[in-house]
Amino acid sequence: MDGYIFISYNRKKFSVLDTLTSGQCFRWTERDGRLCGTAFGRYVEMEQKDDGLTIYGADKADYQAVWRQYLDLDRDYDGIRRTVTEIEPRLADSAEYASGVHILAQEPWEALCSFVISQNNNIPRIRGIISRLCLHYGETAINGEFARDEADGHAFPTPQALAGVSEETFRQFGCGYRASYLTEVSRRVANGEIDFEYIKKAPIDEARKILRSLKGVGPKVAECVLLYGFGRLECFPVDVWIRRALETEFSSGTALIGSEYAGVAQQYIFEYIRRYPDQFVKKE
DNA sequence: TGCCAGGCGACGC
DNA sequence: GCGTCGCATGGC
Repeated sequence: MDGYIFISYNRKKFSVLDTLTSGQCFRWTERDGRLCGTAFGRYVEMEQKDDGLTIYGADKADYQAVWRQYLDLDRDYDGIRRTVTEIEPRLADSAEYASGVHILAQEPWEALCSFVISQNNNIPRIRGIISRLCLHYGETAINGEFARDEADGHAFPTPQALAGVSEETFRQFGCGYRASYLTEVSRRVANGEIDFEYIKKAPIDEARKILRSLKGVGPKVAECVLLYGFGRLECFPVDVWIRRALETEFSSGTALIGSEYAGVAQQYIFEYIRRYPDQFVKKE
């Protein structure tokens, strides 16, 4: 792959590995110390060392236009951790454990589609389904020919591409009962009925309402789409893992929910409880 | 082998 | 409005 850009920084905390292998995205794989994958239709490989980050397959313009925002490198996560830990001191261990994780600024459509697939599903299987859909319906990515995995070399399929896929075909790709959700979601996004530009600017409850008007999008998926696809850091997705944490560690309630960076705190808790599930066992 | 997974819609009350 | 149930599939 020709060309790379090196971003020098002294952010000791940010971890490209922890961020791209966290539960918020499904298309990155670590190979030989590099994070390999495709976002915004571009295949790249990222490699982090002490003095900075190298992105193979990108130049300076790509970095400014795409990767800087995608990795959310301009935000003060140290400050956010101070804020959320002050609101909720019991967050300290999680925030420390996952301090390398940023909230990705993913494409809204990819986030919507991915989290519709994610419901009542496990991460390895979600990755498999998304991989197959990308391979069959995604355009070849920029630098896609260099991808080590064939599906990685494809962009996420457009709404228009998936709007042409039948429910039966979605089932054949392993989507299960989510197949009918995907046909509706694809159709309503492709025909412009669901307008991401409008959602982007809408008040948060209006945005929630629009997303939840889609069959297959409930409270949890809507929060994920808003958090990971629209940068609404106050959104707080509650899945079975977070539910577990709320019933144990935070059983007396937490002021995090509804606060400005609740979604970031949620991500810290999610990573921590999945690593140390035994620390979140309900006591009788 | 069952249990479970980044939940949701339908239904009954 | 709230609790329950069925749901497709495969990772573990």
